[in-house]
Amino acid sequence: MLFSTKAEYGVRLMVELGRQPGSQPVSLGSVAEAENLPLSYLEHLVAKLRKAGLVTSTRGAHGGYRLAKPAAEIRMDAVVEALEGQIAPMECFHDTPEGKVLCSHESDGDQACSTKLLWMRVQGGVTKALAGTTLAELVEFSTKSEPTRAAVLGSVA
Amino acid sequence: MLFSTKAEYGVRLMVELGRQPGSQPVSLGSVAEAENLPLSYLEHLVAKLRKAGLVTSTRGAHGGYRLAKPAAEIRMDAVVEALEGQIAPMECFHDTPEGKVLCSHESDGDQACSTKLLWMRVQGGVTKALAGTTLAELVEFSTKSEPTRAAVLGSVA
DNA sequence: GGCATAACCGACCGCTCTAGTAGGATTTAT
DNA sequence: ATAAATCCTACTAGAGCGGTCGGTTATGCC
Repeated sequence: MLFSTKAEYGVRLMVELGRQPGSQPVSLGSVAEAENLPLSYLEHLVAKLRKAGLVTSTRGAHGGYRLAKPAAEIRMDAVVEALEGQIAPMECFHDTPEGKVLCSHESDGDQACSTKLLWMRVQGGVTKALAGTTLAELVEFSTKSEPTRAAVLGSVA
Repeated sequence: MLFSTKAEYGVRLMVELGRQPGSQPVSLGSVAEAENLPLSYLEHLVAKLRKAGLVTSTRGAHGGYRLAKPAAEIRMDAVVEALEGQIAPMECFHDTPEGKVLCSHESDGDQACSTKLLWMRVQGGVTKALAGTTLAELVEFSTKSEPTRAAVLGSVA
């Protein structure tokens, strides 16, 4: 499995928030019930989303969570990365602050790492798919009962 | 991490086999030494590659492993899948024998799974990257000391 | 035949991460 | 005051990862 249920649950949570029309907060309890997920586990996940600035919270009675931005401005790479941590295909991959990709095997001897080409392509494919999908798309997709094949292939082709 | 070191080690092993010019088998011991990897762990990995029909073995003295096919005909999706198991972005994804993708959440109620669109795109990106890369490319890439940026983006763009 | 070499096989083991559970503290509308 | 909700920390069972180890079988070479 590429991702764990943390991403699955967290994305469902985000979609649920995106579905709400008004600007009043939604309690985690109602999300948990709607999606049939354990409330106490969702608490951990929503904490990550909040720290990443993707949702805002209001405490106390009638409190809950809201999207921090319009759903159309939330890219799914940010959501998944908040939940799962940095998305790299392999342990030896590290993003440097300057935006370059480092492979830790390259330091021992200066010859190119034989696997780097492959993992670069994989990472490219994944980030392209995630960054090219917005929360708004998922919200709209989930409300239709019969998704079209064109929609699925949309931002990949 | 999307993949574990099983894929990393296994791919390195395959590249090492692909580098050999003749058709005489290479012992695992020499591969382990060349790549600085634990021999006994490589045994487990090469067993998976053999069961997947990607390498052939000859036992006894002067025995070892060879690629079962020319490197240009070995696609990396087969290699990674042999090592890591079926490549699905999420637990609830299952490939049916007919080639369709099932999401186990879709059975409870007939409404579309809110996350399916996203994971479909991710899986598409990954399989495209893996299936679009051959072992021969990695072999050639690893022998050059200075890989070009064009080569990296080659089959993804 | 005997020996070295190497593939093969299964059991085991410490570690980290996952998927939760539990219990409490704090904030706020009514 | 009370109920509803977020927030926070600690804990746990289980699974998978990254090996290690010991032993068995097959084969070339002298």
